[in-house]
Amino acid sequence: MVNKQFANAVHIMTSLAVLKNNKESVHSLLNSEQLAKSANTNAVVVRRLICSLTRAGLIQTARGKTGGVSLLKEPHQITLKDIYLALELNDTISTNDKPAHKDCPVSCSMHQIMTTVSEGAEKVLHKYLESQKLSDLIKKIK
Amino acid sequence: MVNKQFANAVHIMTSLAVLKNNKESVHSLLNSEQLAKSANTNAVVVRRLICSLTRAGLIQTARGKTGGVSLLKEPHQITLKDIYLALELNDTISTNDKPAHKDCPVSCSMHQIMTTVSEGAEKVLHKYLESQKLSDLIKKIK
DNA sequence: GTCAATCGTAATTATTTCTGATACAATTAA
DNA sequence: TTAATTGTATCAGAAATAATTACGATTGAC
Repeated sequence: MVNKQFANAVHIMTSLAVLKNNKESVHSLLNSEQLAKSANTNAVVVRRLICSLTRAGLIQTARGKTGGVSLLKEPHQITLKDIYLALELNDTISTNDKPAHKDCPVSCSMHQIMTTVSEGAEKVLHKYLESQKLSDLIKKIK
Repeated sequence: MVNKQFANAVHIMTSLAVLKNNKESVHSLLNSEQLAKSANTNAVVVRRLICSLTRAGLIQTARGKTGGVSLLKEPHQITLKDIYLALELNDTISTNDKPAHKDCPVSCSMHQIMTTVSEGAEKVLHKYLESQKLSDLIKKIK
């Protein structure tokens, strides 16, 4: 995977989970600027990810002054699969979508073969990500 | 994964496997032009993949006139993991390699956390690909 | 009611990665 | 000697991603 979307999304969710678990914290929200600083990226990049995570029902946002983001569930109720699916990324193994040569049996069967392989890979990846809870990740902080 | 390298490499290997299994075939070699036609791509793209597959010991090439490519092993001895590793692609889940903010615990721990996640994902992906033999794939042709 | 800070989103540019294409030296069978 | 092939280099083009700027809509604080 070339893109860093998943890494940044996990970073955001981890930050929110740490905040939620910290009983001493006065503020229960983080804004996109703070999250961007932590992940060393741009606030708009963060907000785009926030939109996806909101649509997936993992977080909620408050607009206006004193606005920001917070988790909707407890960290032990959220897995990396939830985050991964929220981003609606392309499959990790892609098929070749070019037209096949009709006089070549391999060419004609290849798309179906690779689709099956891709789906199988996606399935085991999801299963693995589902085993990784956000509550486990934040135990590794500091 | 955005790129089509893996799909094209599987296509090449499948073509070679079919040829090897076809006892009636006069020629035991395919050249980059024929493979490119079948995969609907460029001959140089094919040759680049061929180089990787050769380095990995999966195929052998013959240069000069009447040159071409052939499998070095039997189709049941080759798995998709062999092909995947031959290409030396980036991990499917990438870490964020930007410098961390030293005053942010999440930022400081994130790279290690994502590295662990990435390695775990790679492990299950390899295991899955290892279960897919080239001999199984060619049964689905035509 | 006004102001300031925030999200949500569009638009644009820059960066990176991959693909396609041309070219050519080295190789090798005919 | 010739013709066809691999192995590479190089460059242009395409596609995806990231970064940036901008601005309307929203909303708490004053």
